[in-house]
Amino acid sequence: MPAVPGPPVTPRPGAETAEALDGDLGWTLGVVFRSYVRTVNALVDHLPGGPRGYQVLAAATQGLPGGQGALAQRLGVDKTVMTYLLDDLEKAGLVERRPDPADRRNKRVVATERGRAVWADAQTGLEHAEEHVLSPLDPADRPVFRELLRRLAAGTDALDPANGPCRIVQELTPDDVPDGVPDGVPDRVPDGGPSRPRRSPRR
Amino acid sequence: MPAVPGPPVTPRPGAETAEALDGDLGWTLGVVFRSYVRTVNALVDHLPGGPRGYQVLAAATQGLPGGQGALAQRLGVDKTVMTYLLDDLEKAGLVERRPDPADRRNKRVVATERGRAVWADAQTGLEHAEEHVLSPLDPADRPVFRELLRRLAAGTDALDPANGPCRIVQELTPDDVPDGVPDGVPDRVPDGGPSRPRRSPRR
DNA sequence: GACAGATCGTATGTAAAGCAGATGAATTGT
DNA sequence: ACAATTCATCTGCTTTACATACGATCTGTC
Repeated sequence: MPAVPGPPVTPRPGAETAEALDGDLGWTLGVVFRSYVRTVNALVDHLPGGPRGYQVLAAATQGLPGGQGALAQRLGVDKTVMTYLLDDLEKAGLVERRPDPADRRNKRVVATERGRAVWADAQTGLEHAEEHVLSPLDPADRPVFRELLRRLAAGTDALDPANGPCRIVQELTPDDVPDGVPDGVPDRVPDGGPSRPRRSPRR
Repeated sequence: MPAVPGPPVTPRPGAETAEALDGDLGWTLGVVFRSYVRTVNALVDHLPGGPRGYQVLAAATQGLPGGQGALAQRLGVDKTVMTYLLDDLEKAGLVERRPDPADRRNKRVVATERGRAVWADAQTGLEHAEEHVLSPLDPADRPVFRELLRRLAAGTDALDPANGPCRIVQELTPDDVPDGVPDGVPDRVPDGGPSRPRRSPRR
């Protein structure tokens, strides 16, 4: 599981111990990201599936086309995961599985009235969460940061997935190491978000 | 891992994906962070334990005081995890467990000669990785981004752990939530040091 | 000195989460 | 009508981590 990249060995910045880890970028990036993730998790923890439940709910509310398989692919979760994710959401009365009249193999995922309301509340909370994360920054700097981050994300998106890590790995990896490097780059990062207990004993 | 915060779904059916992601802080943050994580993972994937193995190796190289229990707490991993983490590192000949003469319960973790060499290589790679992540940015903007991120991380650290999420959750969480809802806040690592993404135990 | 209690590292059992493959229902093509 | 494909689901297995219990060791008190 992709864990956190680089917590510094020295939790206290004041210590003179060599900050031998990743200078600052990895650590600070991790701190900010985890802070945001924690906040988001807390905000959507009340709905089944946690953050991913929220994503599914959002998709259902907006009435995206396609069945739950397409939804799973879009969200980057396994189709089997989507199954019990929807089980829980349906059990909670937030979404419904409706067979697609056009193709009865497909099951369209639609949000219930209550599901839409719950989503709207969560959505509001998440908007506040963004500002909450940026709050330590001077108000004038926040748009600057947002813009830089946006540019970074855009550039990264184009740079990374194809050959970025592979090349840098080939370039830098020592070859006196045990086994080879499985340079599998997942099109989507498997996410370790909270999810529901598996498999209800049916039948 | 930490769940993906920002939904990849387009907020409006009319809008296209690119636009949707623009203003989404959580999404862009996630993209950049995951990009970095992927790169780091690829760089340290060859050594046992992956990123955490690297962290342990770094700690061992620097000769931190304390036994492996203290090390585990500092790194935010469970002590039982640290056991087989060290097993693998020791099996690979990168570290050694030496009983502390002062307290023979303790086992000090020291890096072997080869462990130090491997760590140095990985360290070099990680430094390059940072620049690699920042590469989409104009060279002049990179220090700016670093500084903003640093300030953000510092402020977040002070803002978050105590009452940040709690307050915002209490403030924003709707109480018309589905079922009996323990809107618990994911607990932090008691240490106060940089925390790792802890999974809140799902009822 | 000897005992009780605490602490360190380890071993074991278990639970969660995900993935690959098989299954059943339904569609499409020939 | 038949085969091949697709969709959602179910089953089995693997990985990972936590909680607990255990032996070995240190520290305090008498």
